[in-house]
Amino acid sequence: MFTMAKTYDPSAIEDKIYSRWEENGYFHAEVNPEKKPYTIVIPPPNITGQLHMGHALDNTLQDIIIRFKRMQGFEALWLPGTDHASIATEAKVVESMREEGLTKEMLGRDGFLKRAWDWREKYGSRIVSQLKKLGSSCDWARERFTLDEGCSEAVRTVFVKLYDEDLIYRGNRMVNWCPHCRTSISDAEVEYEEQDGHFWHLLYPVKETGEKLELATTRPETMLGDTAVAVNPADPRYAHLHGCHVILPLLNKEIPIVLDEHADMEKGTGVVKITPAHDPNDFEVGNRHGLPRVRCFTYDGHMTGAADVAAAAEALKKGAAAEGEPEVLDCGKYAGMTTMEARKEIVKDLEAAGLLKSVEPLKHDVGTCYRCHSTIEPMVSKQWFVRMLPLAEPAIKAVEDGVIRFVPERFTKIYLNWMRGTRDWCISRQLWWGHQIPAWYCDDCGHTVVAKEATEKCPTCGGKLTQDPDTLDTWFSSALWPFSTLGWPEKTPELDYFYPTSTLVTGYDIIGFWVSRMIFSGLAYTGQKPFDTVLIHGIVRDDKGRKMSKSLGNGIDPLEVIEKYGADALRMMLVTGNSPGNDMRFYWDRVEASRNFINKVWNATRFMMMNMEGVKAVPLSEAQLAAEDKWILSRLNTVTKEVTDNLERFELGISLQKVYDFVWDEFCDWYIEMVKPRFYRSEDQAGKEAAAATLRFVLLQALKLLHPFIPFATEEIFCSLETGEETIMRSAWPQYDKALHFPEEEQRIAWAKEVVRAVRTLRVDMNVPAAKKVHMTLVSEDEAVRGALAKSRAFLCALAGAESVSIKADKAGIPDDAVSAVTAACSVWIPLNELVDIAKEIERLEGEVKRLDGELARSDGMLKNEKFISRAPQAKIDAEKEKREKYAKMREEVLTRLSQLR
RNA sequence: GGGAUCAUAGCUCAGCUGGGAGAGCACCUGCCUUACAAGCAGGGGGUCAUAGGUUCGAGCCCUAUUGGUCCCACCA
Repeated sequence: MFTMAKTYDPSAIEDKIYSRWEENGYFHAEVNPEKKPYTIVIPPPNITGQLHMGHALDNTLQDIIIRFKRMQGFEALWLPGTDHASIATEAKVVESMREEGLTKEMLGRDGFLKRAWDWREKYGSRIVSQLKKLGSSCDWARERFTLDEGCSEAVRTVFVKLYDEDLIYRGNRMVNWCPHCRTSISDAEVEYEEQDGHFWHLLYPVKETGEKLELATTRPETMLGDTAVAVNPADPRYAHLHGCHVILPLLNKEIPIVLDEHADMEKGTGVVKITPAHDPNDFEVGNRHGLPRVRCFTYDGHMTGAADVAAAAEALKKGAAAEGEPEVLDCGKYAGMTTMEARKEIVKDLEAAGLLKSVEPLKHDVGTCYRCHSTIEPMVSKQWFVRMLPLAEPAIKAVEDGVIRFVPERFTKIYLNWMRGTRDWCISRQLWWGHQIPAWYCDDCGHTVVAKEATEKCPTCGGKLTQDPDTLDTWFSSALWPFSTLGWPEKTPELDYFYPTSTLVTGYDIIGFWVSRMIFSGLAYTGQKPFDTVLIHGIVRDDKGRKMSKSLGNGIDPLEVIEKYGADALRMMLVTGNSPGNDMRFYWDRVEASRNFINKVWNATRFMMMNMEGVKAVPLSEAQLAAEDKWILSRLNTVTKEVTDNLERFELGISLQKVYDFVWDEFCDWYIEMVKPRFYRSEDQAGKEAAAATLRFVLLQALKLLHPFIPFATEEIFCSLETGEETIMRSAWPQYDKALHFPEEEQRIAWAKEVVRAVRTLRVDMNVPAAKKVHMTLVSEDEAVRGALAKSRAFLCALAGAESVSIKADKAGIPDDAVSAVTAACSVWIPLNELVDIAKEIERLEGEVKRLDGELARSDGMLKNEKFISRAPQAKIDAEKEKREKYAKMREEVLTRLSQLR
């Protein structure tokens, strides 16, 4: 007995289907020389993360592509995993410890790491289970983690290799320091935000002449670290001061006036204070002039004091390389203040000394930490760097030469700009959660050993070696992800077969962080590109176009959407109307529309199942196909080709749109309606068999075309159709088939459709009740047209609401007062007296007159009101007059029509 | 300062190599027609930002302008 619910209910089905897929190993890919590989590596979500709309979009796109390729017969691997996310995770763990009153220092490194791993055990799988909810067909048997043994091995291998090739170095250089996270971060991790600030104009007395040099700064607290002021050598205003000195206020310290191009004559007074330890430009100036570096900030955002001076001296004694190490200042009365407190005090003291000329408000961009948004403090600090120039070159060339392709193409330029402008990459982080840097320093002689495994003693002096406490930037390991996950540096069969990967899918926001680093890493370490194509997508915004964010509280939880409408509806919403690289907005309306479509497919299936009962199943090839059967098959054939082409070009939105239109418009609204008379009002068994066979074939093919987009519903339906195959996701992708190309039938049905549309419009125009049957006559001189229409008679009647259709070569015998419509193929005639139930129409029109009389009365009431005329805005008055005219005219027309009918 | 991108129906957006202006939602009218009211049928609504140019032909290509968004760099 046939049973199918009236509406599709995803909640009851999705989890069950997913489990079955997973248990049957349908997601699994193996090295298989019989097939061509197709590989996608997942952008590993952070273990701290919860599934958000960005993930949902990113992973839906990947899943669509990998399911498509799998059905096309590729050995399709979607390799999943997670990222240890050094800063983010460490912050979370520290936070959870604080609730227990614990700090990192109290637990020590090992204790802390144990807690971090515990945390990962507890939460790391959360995001994975959420990805499963979405339907992601990842090969979970191959799931990886950036901190697992294999990835760590890859990291150490790369580090040592780069060090040996002098592409990694350690040195005292200017870095971006986050005082909150207490670590250095890379240039890419700095986000600039416009903030309100001030320009303080300070006066520095010149020692030799006694005059006061005016200069401006946005950060007066850095003045304690000034070791020079600079003027432009070509600046005539200061020519007389060449070789002179200024007395640094508050410290009464003599510092030189240096000549440097960095001082811009056009800006301000043309005089710049130079703080080599706390400003990137000044750092460069300091290098050019051999200026001392004086550090006056601590690493946690306070002013340095005696204790810091002592600590620095202690560190130096230990033998660590001192080259470029800044000298530490005892800031005296300012020591221990936060930099902000010190700013206030210093400004106050300068003012008291008469050395503050003026203060002006200023909007300027301030660098902030991309994780915690604290203001970045540029600091000279000893860190590890990757030398980018030699690595960037091949990475630029690979994209320029089209070896790696961006979709859409415009991101090529974004990438190249980033790559060409990139500076050396600061990779060391003052964190514990991550890959500890494989470098050891001799406690006695300071010798550095870089190696994959620890050694006991200093090879130079035999002293004790201590490993660098720092860890590597999270992105250092992510950069290796496309090959570390396949076993590199081992020469595994997987690496050989699945690498280079095929397509990388990610958002434009991490091109610099991640994509570019994978490209240069892949080229440098494996000698091959990491992937062929980079498919870039935008971000999902809220319905007002704002970014979804925690602080705004405007985020939509994908899991909530899945719960309410199903994963398929969410996925579909995320691809419809979206084109690569563009942002999109989230609308519940669109989720609902998607859900409705899925339900439509469900009900088309119900229709078929109901009508196939008792009808002999015959193969399509043996069925006696009617013109409409061939038409829909031919249309399906074309759509199959188009949809496939669009998918190949990553035009997922267009692709889905085409199947959507085909299924809803052509298959459901036309074909199913055309076929109903055969099932309901005919005893023609062969005709029913042909209709059933066509329905089944078209539906199955359409399900396959839809499967990458809405995997759950299509699987559920597919499995209920008893195809002999156990899953749609491993079935073969539909192919264009020349034998199913029927241009003649496409033309014939196009004629018939046009006739139906013309009659329907006519009926509505003439107010014919839907239930009223008419007699219609079709006139065409063309015998072929008449023949075609005659064959379509049954469904023409059904769809046009006709009792009979006569088909003639000329209009002889058609009453003069018949109404007609003209289509491309023929003219359509319907006797006027049949169109209208006159009594009913008169009744309706009388009602219409009454309504219009009411409107006119209302309008007149306003227009005859003197106060309205004199006080209301003219536009309002005009609008009302216009309305009145319109109603009056409509009333005239209705009255005319009424008199005609009477 | 450099670059990218957008401007198409009331709203949100598609429109793929230049050739008949589209979808969803909203709106109006009529229908509970034996798959589906999460539906069916019909309908209104657009100077494709502006001004030039190329072309037989421009929403699409070129130039300029206006307005919006974003990225990068710099800002003592």
